[in-house]
Amino acid sequence: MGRAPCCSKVGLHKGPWTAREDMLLAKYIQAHGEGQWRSLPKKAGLLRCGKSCRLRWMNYLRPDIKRGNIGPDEEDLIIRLHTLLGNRWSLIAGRLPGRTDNEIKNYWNTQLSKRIRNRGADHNHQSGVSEALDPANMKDNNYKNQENSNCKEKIERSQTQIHVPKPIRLTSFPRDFQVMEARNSSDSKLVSGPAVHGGEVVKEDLIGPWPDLKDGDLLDEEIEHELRSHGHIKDGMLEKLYGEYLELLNEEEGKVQLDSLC
DNA sequence: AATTCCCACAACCGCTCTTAA
DNA sequence: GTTAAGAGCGGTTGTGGGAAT
Repeated sequence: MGRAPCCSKVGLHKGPWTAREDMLLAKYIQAHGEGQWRSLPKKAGLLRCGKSCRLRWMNYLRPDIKRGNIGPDEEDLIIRLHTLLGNRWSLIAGRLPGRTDNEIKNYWNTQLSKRIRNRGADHNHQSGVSEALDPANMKDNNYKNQENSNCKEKIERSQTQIHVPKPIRLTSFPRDFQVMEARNSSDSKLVSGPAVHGGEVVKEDLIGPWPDLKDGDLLDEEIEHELRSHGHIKDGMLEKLYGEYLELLNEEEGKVQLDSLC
């Protein structure tokens, strides 16, 4: 049967957004709120696809977006979460308020992946985070001008704050592993955070891991088994990574000392 | 000064998932 | 149960700007 295109492509603008288009979109959303993306362009007087409008708003115009360089603390968290979650950019972005999945994805593809690749393909991933923070590996832009990037100093400065994830659609975490049934059970806890909108920081920035969960509930046994059976998780790897993550989350005042990881 | 190359990032595309009729 | 619209995600591409030659 085939799906109808999300919108008629005829006569629609493509490519970079103009200031006027930005203004029209922002004005409309301020007045009417987000959503109804398909009909939004017409109502807002834009010659754009609804998807394009949504993307522009989500990745660029939204007022809560934090722009600027990704700091060492954020970078550290990205690396850790990527090790744990893979390319689930929206999940990773959910833990970094003000950052978008697109931004994190770009940052990963342009900087972090290169740095990690340079470490050597056969390196054991279990020590990936600390290695990625190794000054010897910090040769590109963010670190070019940093004097003596001692790992401990860097981490002490960073004092990583962990934030509750933005509410997200339940996506198929196990999709790659054909464990779809997991999603149909009561495991909304698997990837979704509590119903907090817009990545707002709750409780003075100090949030436990997926409230209402017990430690270790992040992956349920079935999924974890699948991951292990496909060789995506080696013995002790997940425990170690998740332990590190819990350690981050459990530090008082949302700040952590990571020097033990160096 | 002109040209080429490289990189970062914005935007697009195709797909999946959810939801409502 | 089926279908289609709406929404979201992740991979990929296009483009502009700066660096190098």
